[in-house]
Amino acid sequence: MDLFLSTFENRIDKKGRLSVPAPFRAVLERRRDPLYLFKSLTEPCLEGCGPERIGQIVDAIDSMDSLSAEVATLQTMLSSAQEMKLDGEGRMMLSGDFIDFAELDDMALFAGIGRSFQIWLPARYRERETAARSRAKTDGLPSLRLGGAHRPPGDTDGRR
Amino acid sequence: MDLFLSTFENRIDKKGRLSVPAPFRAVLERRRDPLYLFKSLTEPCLEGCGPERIGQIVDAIDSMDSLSAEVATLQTMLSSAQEMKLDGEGRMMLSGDFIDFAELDDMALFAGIGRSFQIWLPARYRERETAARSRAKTDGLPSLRLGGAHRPPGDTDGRR
DNA sequence: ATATTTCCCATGATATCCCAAATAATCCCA
DNA sequence: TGGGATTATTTGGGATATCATGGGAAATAT
Repeated sequence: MDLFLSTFENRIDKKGRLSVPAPFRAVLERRRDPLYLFKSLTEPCLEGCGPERIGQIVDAIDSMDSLSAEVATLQTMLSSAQEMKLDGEGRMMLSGDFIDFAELDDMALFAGIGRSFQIWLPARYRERETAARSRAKTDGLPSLRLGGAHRPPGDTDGRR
Repeated sequence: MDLFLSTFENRIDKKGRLSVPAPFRAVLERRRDPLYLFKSLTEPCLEGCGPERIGQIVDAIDSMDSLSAEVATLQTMLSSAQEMKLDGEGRMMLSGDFIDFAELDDMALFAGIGRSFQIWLPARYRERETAARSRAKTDGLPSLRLGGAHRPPGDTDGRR
């Protein structure tokens, strides 16, 4: 199972090009998948994924009441989605729309989250990360029901 | 069942390389597992584990409400996670981010905790250890319930 | 024609590979 | 049981490859 993990910070050059981190490219290339980007529904960032994820969204829409508000929401994801073509060095060109939406300037932070990744303004991502970490400290870790005897890593026991 | 046990202290050379203790490597190799490291959510240390734990987090995210704070927390874990590639001698390269987070300088202490292990600044780890031990003396032991038929040898008393 | 995008090659930084030295653990025989 | 020899492990450094980035030229579109 190859996943998008870790974070990378790359420069957006003055031509508007941005290198996709080599490890992310490797995941896509191994599957011979093109890369899709779309605007996040919930946060000021871009989402990146392969075609199977897009397919899941399409399928979800098909199985829902086509008049519902949720469908309309999911459809905006699809309508903002773009298949990105990479140059020989693995760079993509971000549209002005994408740059504006994520409020990017000259640096972009890629954050891998498993089956997909996000692209953030670095400063904004770090804010969010510190927030999540302090929340984890006070509220404790999410209780993942990890199968069997397994426990979430880092769960050194909340009782004290 | 082979586990990560015991502690080891290794040097971080000036290139940022760090040998994974041979016994830990043996555990992973026996399972043909790659090694993943990520920043602990609750403590200033790094966590090391195999892919099954990463997979559990990914699956948990997919099954949760993507707007919840818990998902954000789990995403933070994945975004800090890295698959570590080891060189021929069993060393990994620690990113600057990892080194900063755990406040490591030239030595790293590996502490095996069963299914995973942690990497600490040695001085800080020892602090924690003595603190934990003295807490055990004053507050008493946490209730250990060892699963199934197993019982700790000599555990015949009625401490509760 | 002018702006934008795509292709191609160059460069510096950094990670990876490969071999060798130093250190620590283990073995084996007296 | 001791202690030297042998092997495993960690550490170091140079050579090589990979990657992000920059810029010019060719191609495409406006």
